[in-house]
Amino acid sequence: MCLWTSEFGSRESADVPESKRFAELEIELALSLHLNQSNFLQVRFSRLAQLSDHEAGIIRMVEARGRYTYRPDNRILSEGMEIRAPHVVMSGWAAKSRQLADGRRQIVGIVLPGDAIGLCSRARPLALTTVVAITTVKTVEAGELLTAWRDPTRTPNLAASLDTTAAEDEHYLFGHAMRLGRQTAYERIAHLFCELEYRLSSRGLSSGGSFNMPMTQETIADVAGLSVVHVNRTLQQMRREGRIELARSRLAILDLPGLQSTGEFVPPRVSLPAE
Amino acid sequence: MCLWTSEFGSRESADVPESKRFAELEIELALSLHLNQSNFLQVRFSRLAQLSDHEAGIIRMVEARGRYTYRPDNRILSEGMEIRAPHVVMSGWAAKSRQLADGRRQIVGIVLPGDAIGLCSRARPLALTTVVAITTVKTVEAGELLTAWRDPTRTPNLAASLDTTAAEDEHYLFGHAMRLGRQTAYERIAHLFCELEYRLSSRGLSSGGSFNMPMTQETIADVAGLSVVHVNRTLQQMRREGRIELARSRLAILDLPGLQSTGEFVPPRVSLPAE
DNA sequence: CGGGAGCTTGATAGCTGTCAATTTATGTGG
DNA sequence: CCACATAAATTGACAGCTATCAAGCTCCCG
Repeated sequence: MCLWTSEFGSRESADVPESKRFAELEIELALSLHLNQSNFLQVRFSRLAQLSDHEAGIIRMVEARGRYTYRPDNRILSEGMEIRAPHVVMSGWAAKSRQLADGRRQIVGIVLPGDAIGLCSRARPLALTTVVAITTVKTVEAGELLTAWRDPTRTPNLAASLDTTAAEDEHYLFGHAMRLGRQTAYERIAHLFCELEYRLSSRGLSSGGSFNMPMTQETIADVAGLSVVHVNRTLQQMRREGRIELARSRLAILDLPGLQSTGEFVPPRVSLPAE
Repeated sequence: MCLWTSEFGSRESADVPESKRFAELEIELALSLHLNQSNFLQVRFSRLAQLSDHEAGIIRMVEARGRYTYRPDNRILSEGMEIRAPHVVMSGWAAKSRQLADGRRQIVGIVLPGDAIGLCSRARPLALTTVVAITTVKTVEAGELLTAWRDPTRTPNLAASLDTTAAEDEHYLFGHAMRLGRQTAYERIAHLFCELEYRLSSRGLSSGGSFNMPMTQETIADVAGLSVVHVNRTLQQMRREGRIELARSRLAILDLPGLQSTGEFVPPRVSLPAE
C-alpha cells in the first residue's frame, strides 16, 4: 500500500503563471521541432482507421503543438476538478487513481502514450479520477478531437476511432475489475502484463513481447491491489519460471502465450468490421 | 465463488420465434396498459434534466412500448455478441459480469431499473460484458435514446442526461475497482450498499435507506469479490452492530451515515451545473 | 408436505499483508 | 571515477483476513 503524500512538485506548462508557461511552451515547441519530429499520433490513428486528408491534417496539427510536461508524481488531473480541455499523451506513462482517507491507493487505469486524458463529451466535465504522472509525461492539447467526436459529419473516421478507443478503455476497465475481484496475485500480474504488452504493441512501443515498463513494484502493487512485498515475490516466481525478465524498467515477456493463458487475457473486440 | 452453469432458460420476447414473441408482446403491452400505467421513465428523466415537450414525448413513447421479459439467470446480452438495439430496464435487476474458464465469476456492475443496456454510439457494437437477469427483468427497446444522444440538435437536454448517466456509470465502475482492490470485506459491502441506496433513491425506489434488494448472498459475493461464506459473516456482523436489517430481499440501512463513512462512499459529481 | 435453493455455522487451510532489516540500484556532487 | 544519499528491490518471520470444506438449518414454492 502506498501512503500517498500529495506532493505536486513543479508542474511545467500547465497550471503555472502565463508568462512562464509561454516561455516553456516555446522551449518545448523548439525541442519538438528539432528532436520530436514525431509522427507518433499520425501512426497511431492511421492504425485505428483510414483517415481522410482533412482528418489527417487535424492530427498533424495537434501533434505539432507545444508539449505540456509533467514530472513524476505530478497531477495531470485531480478528481472533482473541472476539466479544461482534452489532452493526448505524447510520451510517458500516467495512472488514473483513487485513494482512501487512510492513504490506500488504487490505480484504476494506466494511461499510455497515445491515450487521451480528459476527453469526454459532457458539458463542464469534472474529473472522475486523479491522473498522476508515473514518468515524465508530455501531452498536447487536443480540443479538436472532442469537436471531431461530438460532430462527426466532417470527421467520421476520426470519430469512429475515438468510439473504438473509448470502448476499448471500457473493456480494459471491466477486465481490471475482473482481475481485482477474482484472480490470484499471480494471475493479476500476468493479466496486467499481457494487457500492457497488447496495448503498447499496437502503438509500436513493444516488440517481441519486450517493452519499457517504468512502473515500480509499488506502482504495480497499486494497480493489482496487492502489497509491494507480494508483488516482489510474485515477480520473482515468474522470473524463476523463465516467463519474464524484468530489470531496469524493461520487461521482457518470454512466454507470452503462457502468461496470456494463466492470466486469461482477452484482447478487446468492441465492434464488428463495417460491412 | 459461483460455478456458473450457462443455462439460458426460457427467454421471453427476445430471441424467441417471431410468432411467440409477438403474442407475448401483446400480452405484455396489455398488462402494461392496465397495470403498468407507469411513468417511471418520465420521472427518471425529468429528474435528470428539464425536458422539452419533444423530448418528453420521446420518453413517453418509449415507455408505452411492449416489454421484453427475462427470467432470472437469463442472458440479456452475451459478451462478444452484437448489440442489436439499446434497451432500458423498466423493472428488475441485472448484473454485468465476466467469468473465468474455471467458473469464477465477477460482476462488474449492477443494472437497476431506469438503466440502459447496450446504449453505445459506435457502429456495429459488440457487448463488452455478459448481462444476466438477477430477478425477472422487463425492458423496452429505446433506439430513440441512441438517436437523441448521437444527434443532440433537437434533443439537447436528453443528450445531456445521457452524458450524465454514462459518466455516473463510469464513476461507479471506478469505485468498484477501488472497492475490489483496496477495501476490506466489510468496507466493500458497506460501499456497495451505499451505492445501491444512492442510485435507487434518486429513482424513487428507496425511502429512508430501505429498499428491495433482490440479490442472494452468492450474488453479493460475485459483486464484492468475496466468498459466500464470508459475505454471510460480514452481513451478520453488520446486523449485530445494528447498522442494517436484511431479510426477505429487503435491505434497511439503519445507519446510512455510518456505512457511508466506513465504506467511504462518494456520490458521483460528474459535471458542474450549466452556468 | 416434500424438495431445493438459500442461509448459517464450525473447523481448517492458505494466500496475502505487515513489519523490519538488508541488499541492490540509481543518481548526484566532488 | 568514486563517495554518498536516496529510492527501489529483496528477504525472513509472523499475523490475519478470507477461502474452502462440510454439515445443518430455514424458507419458499409447487
